[in-house]
Amino acid sequence: MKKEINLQNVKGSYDYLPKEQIIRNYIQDTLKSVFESFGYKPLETPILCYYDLLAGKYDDSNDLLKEIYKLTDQGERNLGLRYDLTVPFAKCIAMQKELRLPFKRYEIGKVFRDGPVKTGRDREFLQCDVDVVGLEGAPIEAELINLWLTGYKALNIEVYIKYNSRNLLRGLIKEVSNNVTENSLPLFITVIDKMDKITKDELIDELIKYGMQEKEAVRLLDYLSWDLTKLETQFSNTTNEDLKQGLDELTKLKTILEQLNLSEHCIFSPSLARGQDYYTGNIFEVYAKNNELSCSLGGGGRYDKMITNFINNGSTYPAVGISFGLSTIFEILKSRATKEKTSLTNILIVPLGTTSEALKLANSIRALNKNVEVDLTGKKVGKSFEYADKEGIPFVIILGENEINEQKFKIKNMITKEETEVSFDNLTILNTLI
RNA sequence: GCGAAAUUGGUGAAGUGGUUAACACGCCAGAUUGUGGCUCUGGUAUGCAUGGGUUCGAUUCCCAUAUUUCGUCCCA
Repeated sequence: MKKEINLQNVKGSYDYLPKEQIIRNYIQDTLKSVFESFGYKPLETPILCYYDLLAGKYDDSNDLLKEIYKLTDQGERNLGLRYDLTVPFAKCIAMQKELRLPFKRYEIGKVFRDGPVKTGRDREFLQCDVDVVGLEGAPIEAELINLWLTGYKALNIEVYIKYNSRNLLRGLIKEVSNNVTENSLPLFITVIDKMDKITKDELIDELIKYGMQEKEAVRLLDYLSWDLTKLETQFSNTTNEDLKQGLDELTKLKTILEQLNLSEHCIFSPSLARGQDYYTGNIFEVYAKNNELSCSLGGGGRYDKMITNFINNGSTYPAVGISFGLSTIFEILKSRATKEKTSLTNILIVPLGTTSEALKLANSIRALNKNVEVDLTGKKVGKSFEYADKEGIPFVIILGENEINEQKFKIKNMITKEETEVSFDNLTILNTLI
């Protein structure tokens, strides 16, 4: 009995065919080499985790819990698929008792969320995180911003970075209003995070909804339009601890960015909030220059308490990290590379009754670090050229009896149509051609 | 999750309550069996998301389900 199988991808998951996957691999390879040039080490953590580990950080009411994929194995263990790279990272740090801090790692891997699917939000997707544990202060933050800029530059994407401090936001909110509690602070920050999406009046309405008075809301919005110097002048002698710390950490970051000549790519943006409430200090977001899409390409920030609380062994684990939005990068690169055919294969060998010789020749040429494919279809030569043309393979070798007898063959350049004679005992000449 | 719209071949799509589902691209094959991108010829959906229902008859009407897109909520 044959079962009818419904040929379908799970909602929010996709097949990436070679044409797309070549671009995706290129992005990852490029970023990896940038990360490694900064001394960041690769780390891979399991996708499959104990459910309690994934859920441990949150109370039962948290919406995120609903998005964790739950599984059971044959031993009836309660498992789940990771929904981010940070939790497995924190777990890994906690398990390595001997680990020397600071620890710098990058990880590119799939994560899973059982949530609503929409553009830019899939059930299964790649995350690319770069984090440092064990370093406080602005220098490491500046280094990560530098790494961000270098990474995007390597991909030929022009970006700028917005930065702000969570402490500054907290401080300003407390400054304008006395009825704000530690519990209601995140609510206001969430509202501020919407600043670019909704109108000023709607913003004020929402702030009032959460308990702020109208004039307080107006004053807050005014502060959020100031630049750093003006804020510093205004609050130079403040006793508001959050405000003081926020201004301090921002000034230090700004100074070092200037020293590194990065300030032209970075802009202080007091309304930047970021949705997540685990951030504790400076926060950053990347945007594409001269690009109409307003969504950010990636985000990051300092989260000093997260790993500390997670591990909870008495030590403190200050941490700062950034992430690259691989799907947005992919969209940008895909829209550029429309016409160019990109084949990873350099040479196609077409055997005419010389299969084993062709396969051996392919190996010899591969030893020169070329990508070689042998056409084993047995079709007419014309078809093989058609194939090379459609795939964008730049060179073709026809290998028949004559070539074997004379111990030399012709290699044809598909673009210039030029044919070059190469003898079997002098294959290195190919290096000058390709 | 909630709301709306959509769903015809590999792709873009036209179309109709009733014998052969238009067109285009792609793909496959051929145009004197060792040379491609052009051109020409032929072949490419017993089938119109899936499951029910209405009907003499449905791809075309109705219901349910799935998926997709957009909006909204949420977003560590």
